[in-house]
Amino acid sequence: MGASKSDFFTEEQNNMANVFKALSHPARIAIIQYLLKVDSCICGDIVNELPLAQPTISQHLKELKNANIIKGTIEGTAICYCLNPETISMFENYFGTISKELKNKCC
Amino acid sequence: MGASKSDFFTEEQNNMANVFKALSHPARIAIIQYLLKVDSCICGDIVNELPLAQPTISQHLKELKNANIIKGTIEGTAICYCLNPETISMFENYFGTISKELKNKCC
DNA sequence: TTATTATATCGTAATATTGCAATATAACAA
DNA sequence: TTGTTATATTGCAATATTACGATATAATAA
Repeated sequence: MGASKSDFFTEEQNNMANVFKALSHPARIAIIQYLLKVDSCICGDIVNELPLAQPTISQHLKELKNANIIKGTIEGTAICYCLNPETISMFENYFGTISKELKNKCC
Repeated sequence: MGASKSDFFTEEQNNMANVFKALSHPARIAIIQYLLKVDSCICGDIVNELPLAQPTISQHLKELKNANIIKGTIEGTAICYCLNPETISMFENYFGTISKELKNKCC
């Protein structure tokens, strides 16, 4: 058989895996870096910035949005995307908590 | 065509995407949680803990090890695995840095 | 030596992801 | 209305991941 036995794992484990999956592609990391670089929010400038076609960028943005890593605000014809500070904080907390629990527990 | 145009992205972008890819499966999240739960280090107990066959667990451990998320120490016949605090700290820093840069930049 | 225990690798089927051309949708302008 | 601009969706080919049986490897014990 193959791929994914997510029924056997907890909802939390599946959720965390899905959020990390949204970060597991260089194009999506590049989109995050670009959203950080430009002070204000962006829409289809990303298409001009990255070496990928418009439908591909749109798909990557959708995955980042589904994972709550970015937010999209409608501005006339365009959609203004930006990073979601809450999700970034969630990640920081996740690893901060693990870090604290980890003291003196490594072999 | 399909899948992955990693040549067009920076080494850093590809590296970060690869490390997150190692976290993008519920079994690997479960392994991390288990390594956190048991105070001392573990080896093939993970096979008894998770609903996956031994070769599958071995493969997941390999991916976590390649991403430097866990370390393996040979102990006789067994191999003792544990989380790598340095990589966990790296993650904490990564999101901490983004968090700081993010102030007042969201739409 | 052979047997046992623990883990890794190979091969392959099932499934998921990626990228894009073509097309659709939505908001606005003329 | 038609045209333009911006973004999303569909369909599909190329590729990557996942899971596991079978098998290999490595360390130790008898």
